[in-house]
Amino acid sequence: MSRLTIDFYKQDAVTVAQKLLGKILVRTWDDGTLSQYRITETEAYLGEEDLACHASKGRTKRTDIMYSDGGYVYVYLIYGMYWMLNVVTGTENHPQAVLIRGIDRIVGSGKVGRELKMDKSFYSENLLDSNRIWIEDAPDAYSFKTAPRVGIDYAGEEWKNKPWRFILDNFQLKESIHKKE
DNA sequence: TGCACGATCTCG
DNA sequence: GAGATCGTGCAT
Repeated sequence: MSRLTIDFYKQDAVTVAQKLLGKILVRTWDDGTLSQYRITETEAYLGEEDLACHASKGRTKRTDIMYSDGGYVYVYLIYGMYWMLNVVTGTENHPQAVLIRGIDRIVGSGKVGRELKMDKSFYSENLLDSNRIWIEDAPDAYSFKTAPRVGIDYAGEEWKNKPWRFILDNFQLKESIHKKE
């Protein structure tokens, strides 16, 4: 297998979010071992006009990496304890990113960051040449579901209803597994 | 300089 | 249903 190239990441976030389903996320560890995970769920955040995208606040120290060409890692700390893993997409000055919400049995963006031991040091990591995290090619997903993005009620009607959450088929949602009430 | 809140999860 | 826990953006 081979790494995804710059051309892949330069596509828009919605396209990349769909095409990342089924791709192989690789993480190496300090002891020399390596883990591979199939990407099962993603969400697209597209540009300054997308009120759910952090870049809607403009270019800041936090969102800076999203303004570069695709192929970089964008991580940020949420609720003071979870590092969220994102892949920067698109071209320079067009801030976009894809949030990795699920990998294999790990369902949930917070749990993905914990599993992969993400932290601040991964901010702006280059997926094209990093030796500790990258993504390898695999056939496009046979089929997937779409849904509204999670946890962005503040984004207003237009944006909060965009079907920009993508879920690989044959992977049950956590919500349906642990259904309560 | 301070404050409210968040692309979440876990436990009860 | 609430707490954990802290960086960020924006008000003061």
